[in-house]
Amino acid sequence: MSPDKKAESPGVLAERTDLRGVCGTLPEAECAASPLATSLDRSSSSGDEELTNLNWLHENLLQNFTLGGPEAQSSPSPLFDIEGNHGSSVISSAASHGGESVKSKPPFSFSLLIYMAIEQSPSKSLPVKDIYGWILEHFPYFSSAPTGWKNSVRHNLSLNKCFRKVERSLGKVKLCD
DNA sequence: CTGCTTAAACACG
DNA sequence: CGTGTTTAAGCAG
Repeated sequence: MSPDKKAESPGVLAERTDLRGVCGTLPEAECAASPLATSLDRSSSSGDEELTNLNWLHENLLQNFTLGGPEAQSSPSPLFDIEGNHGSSVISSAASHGGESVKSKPPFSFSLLIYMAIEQSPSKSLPVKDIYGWILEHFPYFSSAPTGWKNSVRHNLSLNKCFRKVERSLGKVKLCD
């Protein structure tokens, strides 16, 4: 019946363009999809490790909140100082900025939230449970989520192939390399 | 159109 | 029950 199944989407469904460079097909095998290879210094001598998949997205966004000012930092790994709270720095600043209480939804999207949590992790890998914790620990907004944010988080984890899941049994989420 | 959010169904351990 | 995956639909840019 209807072997002519072109696309489920009516009109123009041009296949999933996917993200602009998100490989994530196989854990191994580098995605050398870039024919130009550009001039990315893969040396990593300086420490700049992040530079892949959503990085562009996160890096840019994070940058906005990492150093709210044009002031540049020399630290290769600026990172915020979460942990402990009091120094939540940017995160709380951005989240609790303005004047509204610390109850508003964070300006970050779930994808970003997850990314930060993992990135902020000690070893760059957290179990999904910890991810919830990180978010919960930083955003009281979720402390009593209406129920659904959890699902949304999981959803993002699965959607984004950048969150490589490692470790069987207890899913430990790690970022793509 | 693209991306984010929510809600929910559904296989799995 | 929690995790993971997948649909689906609505909404903002």
